[in-house]
Amino acid sequence: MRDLSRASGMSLAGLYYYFESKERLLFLIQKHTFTTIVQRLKRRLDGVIDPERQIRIFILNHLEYFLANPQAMKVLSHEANVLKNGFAAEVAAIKRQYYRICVGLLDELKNERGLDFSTRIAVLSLFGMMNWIYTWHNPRVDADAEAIAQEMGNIFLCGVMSRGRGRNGR
Amino acid sequence: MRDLSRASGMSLAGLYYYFESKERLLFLIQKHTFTTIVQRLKRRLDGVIDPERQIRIFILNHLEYFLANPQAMKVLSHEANVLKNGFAAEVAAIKRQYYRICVGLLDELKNERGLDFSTRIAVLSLFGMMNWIYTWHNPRVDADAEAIAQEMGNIFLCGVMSRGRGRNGR
DNA sequence: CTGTGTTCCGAACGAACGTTCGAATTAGCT
DNA sequence: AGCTAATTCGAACGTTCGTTCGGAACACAG
Repeated sequence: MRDLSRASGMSLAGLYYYFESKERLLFLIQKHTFTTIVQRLKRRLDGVIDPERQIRIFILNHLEYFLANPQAMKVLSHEANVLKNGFAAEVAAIKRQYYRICVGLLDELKNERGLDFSTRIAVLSLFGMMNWIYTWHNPRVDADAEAIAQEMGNIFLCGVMSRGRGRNGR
Repeated sequence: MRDLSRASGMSLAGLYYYFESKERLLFLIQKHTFTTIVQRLKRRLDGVIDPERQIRIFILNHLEYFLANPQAMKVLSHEANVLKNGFAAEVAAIKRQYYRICVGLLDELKNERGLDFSTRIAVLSLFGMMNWIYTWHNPRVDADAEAIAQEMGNIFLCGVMSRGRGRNGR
């Protein structure tokens, strides 16, 4: 809170005039962030029908937000499960919604192309690939969100689409 | 430190008889963990020549350790970059060695099969998939390390091996 | 037993933390 | 101008944290 006070130019006590507690402030930040990501995703998915394209949009949307707000995402990843009771439940609901969207897209892809893999593990692997980026991305060395989304999309989608029903690569 | 004191049954002051500071204790834990993982990996890779099999061993080795020590890996992931100066450098060196091994395996695979993708992004994506597991794995719901390594290995390897030089899935 | 070195701990220190309170300042209205 | 409500802050509160210190308790040599 003292850091926020210094960075915002408002006194420590002043912060408490606007936010009743540190926990509620973190809650508001988390809620705003995840709501924004889901909103943008829905807008971008609107009208797209090909599941593969939809998943590529999902990845791009996710990475663009992460790389546009790196410090924020670092905090959110770091402070993911410290909220208690009501706060935790409300944020978990939004995250769950986001997770379900991704599961839906992958299930569509599975049905459309007769693929065979664990949706749960595929989705959580994808989240891992994307979320881990906050630990390594260096804007002076690494490509931008679009290029990385392309590359990760290639690895993930080709990986998942090689898993047809019946004999497969191992 | 008070939590560790309670959990270990030794007094708070007693802990400081064995560990000069909290930071050095964390350093020892990190060093021990990463050294162990690298050691086991090297032993398991010994004699294996097929790059694909080597990468599958890499994944299995990583996930087995993560799922066998979930709380420890949670702490290590969470507290990854809090060490200062000398401590940070020594741990970073071990991590770098581990990272380089993975890069080496992927480059072998690339050469052997004439593939075309960014090794850096592939490796970091793989680490993301594997490391993120500490946020979601539930032993009462999810499969064991071997099954998950199989599944992640399928996604990652098929994904990476579909990226031959020339035309490709997008 | 005495002496010596190792192992352990109760009690405290100073710093940092989240939070509160009363008062000072400002803004808007009549 | 004067009054009210909204805004801001310095200074402190109680707690928790990492760490230290002096001395117990113990082990074992002579």
